[in-house]
Amino acid sequence: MNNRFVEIERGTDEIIPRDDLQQRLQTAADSGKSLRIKAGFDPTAKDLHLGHTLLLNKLRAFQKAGHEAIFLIGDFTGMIGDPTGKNETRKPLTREQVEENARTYREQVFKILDPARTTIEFNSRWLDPLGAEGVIRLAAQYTVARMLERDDFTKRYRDNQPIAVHEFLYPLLQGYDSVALKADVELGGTDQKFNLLVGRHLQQAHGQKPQAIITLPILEGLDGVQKMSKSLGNFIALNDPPREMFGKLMSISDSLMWRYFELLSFRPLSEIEQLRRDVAAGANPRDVKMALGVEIAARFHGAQAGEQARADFIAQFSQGALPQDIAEVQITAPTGLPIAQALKQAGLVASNAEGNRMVEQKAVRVEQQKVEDRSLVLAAGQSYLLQVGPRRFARLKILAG
RNA sequence: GGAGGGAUACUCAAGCGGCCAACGAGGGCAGACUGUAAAUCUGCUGGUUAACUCCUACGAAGGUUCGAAUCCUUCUCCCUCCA
Repeated sequence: MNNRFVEIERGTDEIIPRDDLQQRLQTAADSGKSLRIKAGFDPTAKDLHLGHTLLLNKLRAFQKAGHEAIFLIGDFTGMIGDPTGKNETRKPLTREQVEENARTYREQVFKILDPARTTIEFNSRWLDPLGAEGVIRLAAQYTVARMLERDDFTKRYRDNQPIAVHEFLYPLLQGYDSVALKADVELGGTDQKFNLLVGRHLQQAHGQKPQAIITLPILEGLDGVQKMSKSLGNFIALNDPPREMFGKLMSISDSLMWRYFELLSFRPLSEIEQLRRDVAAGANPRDVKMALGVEIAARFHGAQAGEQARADFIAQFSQGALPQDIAEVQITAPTGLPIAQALKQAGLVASNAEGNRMVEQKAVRVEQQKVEDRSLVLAAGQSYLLQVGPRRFARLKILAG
């Protein structure tokens, strides 16, 4: 039991109230009844990424202890747009977008969760029937002053940023989810703390025992500064191919690497400490980073793919080999193509102007030879290996007719 | 409802009749150096054209002018104060 709590506590930011959770786990173990662990996800993007896995891994830890995970897709609240952590109102999603995204979530969560102990829920199931009357009743259970206590509301109010009234509804509806699900525990990022607490309040107001809440750190994206998110483009998706996962991990900074070890790795903490000592003693951080890359790539694609990703990476970037998966593009151009247009046709640059810029910056290679002259014309009837910068490759076949 | 302030490229932010495809910073991309790290230095960061050129862009629509991001009118949105 104690061990189990240690496992649940690892990597968490806060557990509120801690005693209560321990108590519940104990009671559950004694009685053989499982707890209902809720974590909500906004279907704002198509793909789940490593940032989501902190929550998923924690759900998994509860499952291992015999509890029931509720993977809640906020299809209703997604249409409101959660303002948490944003400095501006988020655009609401259409129902079609929400459904599309929810579908891909469903496909991806079981890379981590145990299907036998998972319930997937959509909050439109109880929020749709709630109706205006129900919403008003709900809104009566919370005050404006307390609502304004939420960090981002406080801040935006102070900075004269707009706060739309409907944004107040978000925490209420999310809290109501806990009521509808009779959640025992809710997990969320640290930026969700306020919303999670509202859930406790509302459960109490509805005569339920308030859920325990667990907040988990927010994973920084590849830039090491901002929260990992699809819209910022600083993410590693669960769907990314192993080579891409590995490459992205190799591009993070050394300091971020330790953060990732801490939050993403399943290695024992003692082992991570040892790696730190090794690096402090002169080991190349790059090699440690590779170990992380292998671990993560292997987690989602299998051990072999993880090792292969490392081998490919070394071949390509340490030994200058070409990548294996160069895209091939065919185009018909009887008179041949100026280099900039060729790059554009091959999908390596967004416009001819950018292609020319790349040539000027000596970033372009044809058949591995650096292009010095933007007036270069690629003749028809041949196939060319094109490269822009260190990682953009394509093979372009120019047909004469 | 009244009074005032504001809206500029991915973001912040200058510009206030021509020298503006628009200073500067951040971000991004590329080059050098490296370990696809950090730091540093350099360049680029609307589109079209082989090029000259042309086109689109300063919240929206009109107008004044040889000429507007800059002036005028109307509209939309945001903020502040008063009610």
